[in-house]
Amino acid sequence: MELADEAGIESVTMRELGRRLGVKAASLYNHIAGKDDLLDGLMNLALSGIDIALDGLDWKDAMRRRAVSAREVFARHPWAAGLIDSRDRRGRESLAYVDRVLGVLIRAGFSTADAANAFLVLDSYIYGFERQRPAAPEGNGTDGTGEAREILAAIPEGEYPFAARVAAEFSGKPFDREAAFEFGLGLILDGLERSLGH
Amino acid sequence: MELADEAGIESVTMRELGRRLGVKAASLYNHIAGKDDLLDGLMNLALSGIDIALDGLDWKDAMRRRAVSAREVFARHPWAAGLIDSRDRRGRESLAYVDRVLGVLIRAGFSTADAANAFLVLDSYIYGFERQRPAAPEGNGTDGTGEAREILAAIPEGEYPFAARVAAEFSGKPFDREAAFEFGLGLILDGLERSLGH
DNA sequence: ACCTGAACACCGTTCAAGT
DNA sequence: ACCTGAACACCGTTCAAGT
Repeated sequence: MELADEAGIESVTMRELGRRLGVKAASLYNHIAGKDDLLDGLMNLALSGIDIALDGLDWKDAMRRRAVSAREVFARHPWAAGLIDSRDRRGRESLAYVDRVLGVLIRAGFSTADAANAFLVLDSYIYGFERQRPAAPEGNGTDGTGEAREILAAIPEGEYPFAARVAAEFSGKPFDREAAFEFGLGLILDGLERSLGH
Repeated sequence: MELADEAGIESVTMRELGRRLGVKAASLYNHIAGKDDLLDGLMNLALSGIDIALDGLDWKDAMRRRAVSAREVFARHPWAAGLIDSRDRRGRESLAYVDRVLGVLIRAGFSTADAANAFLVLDSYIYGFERQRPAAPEGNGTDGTGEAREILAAIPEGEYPFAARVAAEFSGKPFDREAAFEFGLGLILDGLERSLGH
């Protein structure tokens, strides 16, 4: 996890990990089954950081807390979203996660099928939002103005007027990703609430 | 693109592509700058398959058509969603795409900033939904009942009751992914419409 | 019980040498 | 103008041999 956080998930190789641990890559096979096992462990570690102690909360608050908690995990571990939704979700950690979320929704009055739907829609958005990040070359934690300026500079004079307008706007004023996330999350939660009453 | 569709994006290597073309990997460098260039081309090819001839349509219909068109591309090219949102979006094809979408939203009355927000929220969902696919080992195009049965079988007796309930439900009855997609898309579009009137 | 060296079958990329 | 062979610095994984 340290290696992934510091050097990026693409640097998590058996050989590099061995180097960090002062050991040859082949030695790792005494402790894990292979690279897949390693990535599964990494996924579970990230997943366990998402708050699913949601009891006693209104279902909307519970889903909101889960989403915010996921975003905190993504902030610490930028590789987490990609890993979580590219891998099998049949481990115990994944099942526990799925069970808690479905439990909240079903107890709130969603039918089994509707709860599955709501879960899929919510997670599509939560994980999808993270990956919509425009692979910032300056690293994360920026306010996006530098990137907006780059894009603006890359647009040929007079072409793509709407893209240029948006790039110009956010060259001057920072883009608030968290506000955008919560705006979209609110739309979905409100819609789900309306669908709950049929 | 043929190679990616038939053998998966992970099989798209310079060496394998050379093999298919009856040529050594090194020869490819006479035609493209490198693997990055190859993947950019692949992304643009996929992107150009998404319908953005949206003129004359109501903004909601336009966004719906775009979403449906994207899903058709994903059905043909399962690697497309992952490639598109993992790569730089500064090429001409990407800019054209972004410009058309923003144009529809801005002309519909969204402010520059609100249009950027709406775009991000929509694409997070559209691309995110695709990647939420539970890497089906049986290949795609299944109705999910086989997978639901596998998950059900993997759940220890008496544990994860809600997950078990959902898995049981969809062991018998197919899960309609497209319906779920459109349900979520509708929630977001309705929410955006409401936000348009403030 | 754990580590190592060596090997195998892979990667992307460069570059001098060929036609 | 294009292709090739050979090389370099990488991958994941296996396995006999060491301690």
